[in-house]
Amino acid sequence: MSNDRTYTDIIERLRHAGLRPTRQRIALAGLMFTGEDRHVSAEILHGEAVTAKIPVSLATVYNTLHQFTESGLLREIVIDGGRSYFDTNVGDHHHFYFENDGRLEDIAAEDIVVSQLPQPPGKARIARVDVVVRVRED
Amino acid sequence: MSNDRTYTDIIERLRHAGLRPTRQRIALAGLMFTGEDRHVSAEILHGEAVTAKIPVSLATVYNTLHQFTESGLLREIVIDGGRSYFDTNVGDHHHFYFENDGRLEDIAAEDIVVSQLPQPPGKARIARVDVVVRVRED
DNA sequence: ATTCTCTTTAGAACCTTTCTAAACTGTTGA
DNA sequence: TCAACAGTTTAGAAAGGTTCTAAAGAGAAT
Repeated sequence: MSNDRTYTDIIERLRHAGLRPTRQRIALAGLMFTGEDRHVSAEILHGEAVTAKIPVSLATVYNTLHQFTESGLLREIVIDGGRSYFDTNVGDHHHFYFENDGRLEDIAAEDIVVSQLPQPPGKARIARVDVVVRVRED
Repeated sequence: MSNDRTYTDIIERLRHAGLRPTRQRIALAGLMFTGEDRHVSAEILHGEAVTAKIPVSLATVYNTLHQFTESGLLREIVIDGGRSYFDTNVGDHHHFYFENDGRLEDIAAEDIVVSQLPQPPGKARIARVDVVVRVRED
């Protein structure tokens, strides 16, 4: 069945990232990598795990999110307030930020053209260019 | 003397923003609006006030930073971690973010050209476009 | 001066994130 | 298959930044 497929895929993906496929990592990956790109916070993911009857501690959720980020499986986004979001889309893209409700939405890389960039000061190298389009729905 | 000038200017500026020119607001404005554009955190500003022998509570520093932001005297920036920065440059511009030390540096609006933007979803209106150029100095 | 409203303040509370040390579990090799 | 080791998870405490509270203080207007 198709569940075997995803399950095996996830394990393979974790192994490939140099992470032991533990019960918790597999479950959390299963919740996040659903096909649709998502923006999850630690609290949201932990809540989903609890709802799905997967007992995982909040500390493990944080550990996992950071390890996934270091391995390139996730990308951390901090836009506002004291909350971090983790984006399952690690490709080149940007974001709409809805100031009303704090929601994020992806913008495909090709939908924004940054046609000129300044020289980084000193011997600094550009690691990434993040564009956040802040919108309001008043 | 020139101090009278700046002092009067600051009071005028606060009045114009609809804020009572209290001892604390005047002092904090004096520390921030020095001519050079700055990126200050609440903690840094509080530290500078203490050093300058201006007794201000941390709560007042937070209140003031937020009131100034609402009045358009400052602009809040959240890039990383749990710390907010407040930019005395409220004009149209962008930022370099030095991942090594967390420092911010302004990029003039005309040094970055965003020549194409997507349509905001629904009836949302674009409030601002923030570009953060993340650089590393390894 | 008096009064009124806005402002400041210390300290507690809050919230997200990190730390700690002990228990647990994949993995490897015999 | 099983022992042994290193990596992982966990509860709870701690940390770090920000906000709240309620009481005292200070501009502004009369």
